[in-house]
Amino acid sequence: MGLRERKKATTRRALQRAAVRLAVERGSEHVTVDDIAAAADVSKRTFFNYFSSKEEAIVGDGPPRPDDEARAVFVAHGPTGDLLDDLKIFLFSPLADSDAEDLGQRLADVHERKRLAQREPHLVPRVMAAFADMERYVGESVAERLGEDPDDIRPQIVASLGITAMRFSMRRLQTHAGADGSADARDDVSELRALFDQAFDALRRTFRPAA
Amino acid sequence: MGLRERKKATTRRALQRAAVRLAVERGSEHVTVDDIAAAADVSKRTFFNYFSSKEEAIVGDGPPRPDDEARAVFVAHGPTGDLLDDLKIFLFSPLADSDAEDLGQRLADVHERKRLAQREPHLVPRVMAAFADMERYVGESVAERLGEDPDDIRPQIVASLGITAMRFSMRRLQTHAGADGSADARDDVSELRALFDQAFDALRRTFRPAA
DNA sequence: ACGCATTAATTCACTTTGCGCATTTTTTCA
DNA sequence: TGAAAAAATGCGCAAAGTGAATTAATGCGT
Repeated sequence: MGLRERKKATTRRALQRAAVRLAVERGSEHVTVDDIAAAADVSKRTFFNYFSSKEEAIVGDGPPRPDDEARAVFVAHGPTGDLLDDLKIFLFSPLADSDAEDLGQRLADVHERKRLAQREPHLVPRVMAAFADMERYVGESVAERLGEDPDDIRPQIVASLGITAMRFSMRRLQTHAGADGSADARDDVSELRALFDQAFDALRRTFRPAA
Repeated sequence: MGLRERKKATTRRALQRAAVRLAVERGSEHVTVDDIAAAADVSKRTFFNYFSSKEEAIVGDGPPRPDDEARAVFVAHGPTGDLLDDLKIFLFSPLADSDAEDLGQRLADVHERKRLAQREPHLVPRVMAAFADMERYVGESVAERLGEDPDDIRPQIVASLGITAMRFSMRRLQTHAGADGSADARDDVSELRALFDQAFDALRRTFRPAA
């Protein structure tokens, strides 16, 4: 990754973290874009080059998407051939791939945002919207795998079950990370993994694969 | 209902319809709150007494919620005792109850908004957020019925299946109503009913009720 | 029918958002 | 090293959204 892209990513993260930090400190109503930009040492205008709204910076990107490769594997009935198993692997792949440090950061962020959303319920719809978008993406992938139309009901059912498992896991996750993060990131990811397994076990018990 | 409340409802509807109409005509980016307020013959400030943002007026209220009575019946394992059957009745109750004229209006609105959302995809997350809120409500109701915690996975699974059925039905619904609405409102509601039945049939085939 | 209390609507002034545009700075690559 | 490409900035402005004071409309008791 070139210097350019790294700097962009840095700026973006700086803005995002400043946004979240200030929102946690003062409540998001009492944070202006100017404040955020100042805290990240960029101009207000630059802020809007990265985010189209204040809330977007505070709420963040939503669940990480599987990349094209993972999607291709899933669509091709891989890696195991079982729908639920493959779905689980598909959904978890962005976490399985990324390195521990990065992951620690992200889980810490998730945790901070969770507290924020609890304190400011008007943020919740935004978060949900991000999951909904993910659900659409998963639904399309499932449809392709099954050779059905994305508007058919079965892909939608499967996708919504998968997303439900995901939401469940993330909601249950109690991050014990300090602000620094990476220390027990591995613990967190394995805890998340366990919750994920548990959720999919429940799915398997209530789901009857074929008609 | 007193004159006061009726007038409030009228104003609210006027604002909402003006918002949707103008957004359809010009695209929502090219509609200002001043325009909407002017079209509804109220001041801008009054608009913000009814809606906290422009998008809220355009997107609308989301799926109608079952009332407390329907919820009580559902929680008490009524009316049939079968989870899926009762869920279907529970979710459909707001439509089954309301009178034909009102219903016609609302379905016409749904249709107009659907076209709007197709043309302006950035509105979709908002709509989805409304469904997500509904899903939470349903999840709590299911949890109460089953005597489980709302944070447990089973209620969430059931709720997400129900909402998926709902979304599926509404997405598929092809409203053939003219702008006036109420003419074939009954057709529409029965078509929606049929789609709903179809979706729940699919749920029943993929859902295994108990562990 | 009258006046009084409530609640809704309006006006005004103000802060903040969000973005188009021209300019400057930084990064890339030949 | 020196353009070319891309990012950051400063400026200006239309629109969003809000608090506070004022005016109008409605409900209610007598």
